[in-house]
Amino acid sequence: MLKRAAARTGRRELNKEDKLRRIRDAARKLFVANGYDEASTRQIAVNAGVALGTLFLYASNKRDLLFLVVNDDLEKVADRAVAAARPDAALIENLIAVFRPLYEFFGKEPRLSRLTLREMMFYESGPQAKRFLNTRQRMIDLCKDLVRIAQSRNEIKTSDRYRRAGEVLYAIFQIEIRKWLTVPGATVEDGLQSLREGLDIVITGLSKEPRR
Amino acid sequence: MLKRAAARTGRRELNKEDKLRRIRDAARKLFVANGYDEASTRQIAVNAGVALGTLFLYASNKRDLLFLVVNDDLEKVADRAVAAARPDAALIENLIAVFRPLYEFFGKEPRLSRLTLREMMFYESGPQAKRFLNTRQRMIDLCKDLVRIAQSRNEIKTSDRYRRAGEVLYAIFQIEIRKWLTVPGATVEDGLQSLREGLDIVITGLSKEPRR
DNA sequence: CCTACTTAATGAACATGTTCATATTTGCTA
DNA sequence: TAGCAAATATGAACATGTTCATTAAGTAGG
Repeated sequence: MLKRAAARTGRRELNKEDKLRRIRDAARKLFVANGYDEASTRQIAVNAGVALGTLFLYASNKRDLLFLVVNDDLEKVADRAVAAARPDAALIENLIAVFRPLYEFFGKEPRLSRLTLREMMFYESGPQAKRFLNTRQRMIDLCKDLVRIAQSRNEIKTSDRYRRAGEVLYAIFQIEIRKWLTVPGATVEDGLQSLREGLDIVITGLSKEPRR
Repeated sequence: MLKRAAARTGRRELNKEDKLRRIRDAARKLFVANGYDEASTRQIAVNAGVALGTLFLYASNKRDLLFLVVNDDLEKVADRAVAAARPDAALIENLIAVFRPLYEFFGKEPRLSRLTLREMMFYESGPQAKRFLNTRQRMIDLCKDLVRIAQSRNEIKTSDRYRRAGEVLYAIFQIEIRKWLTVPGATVEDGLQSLREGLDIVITGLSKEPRR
């Protein structure tokens, strides 16, 4: 009985929530301070005040521990990205406005960001993977929506390919932000300028005559 | 004296070449048979007939060992890609012909390919990294050349942006092949079809009116 | 409060990547 | 050929991610 209530207020559940919070905080602190490889799971466990084995009850492995930390931030950043879209703005301006929060976020900890971007490349298993993939899909869908909005404003060609167009635009972003993070001193504005050029090519197209 | 000659024919150099070959063969065999994580450096050392520590005289770390194996293949594949370009073919057909060898190569060992693609994302240090980056740059340059050829044939707009256009086309390939490798049963033709759609959007463009 | 049962936590043990002091081999000179 | 110096090879030792048999804590019924 009272299983529902116990699931939220029982001592067991409270302890679990508290431990998860402590683990996440300790992991974030050490990942940011020392980088991913240099932050050992033992250090994280000590800082969180739990035993080593306990970490792996809350994250299936170290990579999952990284996404336990990053997912929270990433979801907030995606919220800001969605909020940055303006129905009346030009497609290219909307795209830049939407991607800007992501550049700002990943620019804060370039070393950790590089690792995160690498690990998320083929990240499919583990409890945190689902959350991450959801967030990414939200961003791709946002791109598709921006294309559709521009279509409905008659700014760009109407076709049933807005889905793929959104994916293509997001692909440019993925490659551009990786390129940006490998150049040491590059600012957010540098990155966005380069992104703009890439997106612009997709919007303008290469061929001389539009096909439709 | 005779340093030059010794560098190719001396017993020392011959032994080194032989060991490198044995290490590379053993690593390839075990990576393909067991996958990257499951192939231990100890196994590789035993199969190559060298001591564990010797491995790390020939590769600075396990990742470098992977690229020691992959770089050879990748350079051959890049050769085939360059050879596949036809000056008289349409841009899109040239791109597909050029990327086809890469799809065939990565499709052979999907599990290992996924790992390779992940590791190469931010791969900058280590002796093998330079070789790999050269090969990638060759592919990007090839894309730029294809764009320039199409420009000179008056197929597409002339502008000084062919450099960036080549990068954008290659970006589509990078994302598409990753997507392809995450779908279990997808054939090479499936992948190339999806790639064609993506590239086609870049060539056609989204906007209604060409800017120039 | 006690007892039986379920769930969570622990850390020693294991496997693996990497390093480094030591030993071995090779090339050269006398 | 003997001896020396430089290059190369070795594997025990270390650090770290992960597992799992054992211990502790929490929950519910009597």
